[in-house]
Amino acid sequence: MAALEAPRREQLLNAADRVVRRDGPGASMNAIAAEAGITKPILYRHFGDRNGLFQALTERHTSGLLDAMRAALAEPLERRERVELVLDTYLAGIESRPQVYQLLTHPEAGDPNGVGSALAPAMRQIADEITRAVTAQVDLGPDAPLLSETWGRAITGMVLAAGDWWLEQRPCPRARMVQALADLLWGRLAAAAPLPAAPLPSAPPPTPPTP
Amino acid sequence: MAALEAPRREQLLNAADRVVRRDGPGASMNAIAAEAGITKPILYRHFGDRNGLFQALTERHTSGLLDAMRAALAEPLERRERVELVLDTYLAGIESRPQVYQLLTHPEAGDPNGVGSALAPAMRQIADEITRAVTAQVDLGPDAPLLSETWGRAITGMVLAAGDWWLEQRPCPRARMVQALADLLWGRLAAAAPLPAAPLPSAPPPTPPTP
DNA sequence: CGCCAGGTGTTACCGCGGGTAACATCGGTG
DNA sequence: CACCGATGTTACCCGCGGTAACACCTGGCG
Repeated sequence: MAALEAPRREQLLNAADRVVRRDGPGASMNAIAAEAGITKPILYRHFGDRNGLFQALTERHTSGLLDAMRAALAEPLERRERVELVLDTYLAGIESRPQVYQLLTHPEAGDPNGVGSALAPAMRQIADEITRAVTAQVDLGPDAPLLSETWGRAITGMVLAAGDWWLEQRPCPRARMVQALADLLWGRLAAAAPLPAAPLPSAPPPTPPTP
Repeated sequence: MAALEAPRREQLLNAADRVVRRDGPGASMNAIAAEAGITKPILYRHFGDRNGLFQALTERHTSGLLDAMRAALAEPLERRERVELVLDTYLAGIESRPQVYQLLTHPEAGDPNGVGSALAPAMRQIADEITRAVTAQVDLGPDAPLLSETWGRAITGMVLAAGDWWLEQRPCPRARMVQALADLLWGRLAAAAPLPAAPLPSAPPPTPPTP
């Protein structure tokens, strides 16, 4: 099966990499072929279809982030510190090469499947890693399997959305973001004091009519 | 602007709605036109382009979900109960019409945007609503603005990813899912007892081969 | 030498989807 | 009547993913 050091393949992947860095995940096969100085059929000979190319391109970058996440999850620290390390590892990753991690987190693709297709493959792998770590490290009683799997997905989605927003807006330094997210996971929302109820309507117009 | 009761427009939106319910967010303009018993140019006259149509279609369904979320966020309950109500409201929404809410949560489309474009518009509105509710109801000290905005995004992404997974796999009844997510937000991950460290490698091969 | 095999490359095409131009039709109003 | 606006059509353009068919150049092997 494949992967038996094909230098040409690497060249083509490099070209694809350049184009994706420039045009984002929506880069066209024509553009990639042109960047490589060739024409489409060669790309299709090497990668089968567009999905195959982007999969190869993705796998190239996934391992780095994934290994870092695994290492952080296995670090022998107090739990809170470990969680902060994991969060910081992810944010540092997307911060270092935004365009590349855009490809990992939002492949866009849009293949025809009945339903679902929620998390990108790379994100699914991260979710699995979190699930595994939670299962191995935390005593959650009889519901452990369901809880850890749910939490793996939930935490991944949480840090994904928060990370996207942070990258776009840069509302604070990274360390602060890590604290904010760790605080959320540590139940600070539950523990904080209530504010006196203000009888203000939260939204000016309720909603235009629905016929 | 707009919305000045254009009955024809409503008819077309109804047809589009039917097609999206059947084919999901990838529905083609041709299919929608056919369902409406007409041809493409009419659609384009009414909605400008595909994006315009789907935006109109989205706004139609957004209000329902958003109103429900607002109502849940404003319910006079103990905080934990309110959070559970909000989670349940969202999950009930996506459960009732998966294809429709697929449209709200994953518009996919693939329009040319420079960078970013993390959360779909409907999700962004939900995030704003959560932010507003947290700001109004919880005392978070001097960092309140940053925390509540971060948490709004984070919680939205969390429930989005978890909801997608739940819809796909149906691993448990809805009430259980609500409990699992509320437990996470309530710091159960932080509070649970540790397990004895098992020196097992968490992943068998660092990176599996490419089939 | 001739010949085949395989990797590299090309041009030209198909089907489909978004989007548009140009023309046809009908109902009402001055 | 002429005019106008909404409704509708056919026929087309373009770009994209994907493919067929053909051309070339190397090398090994009889």
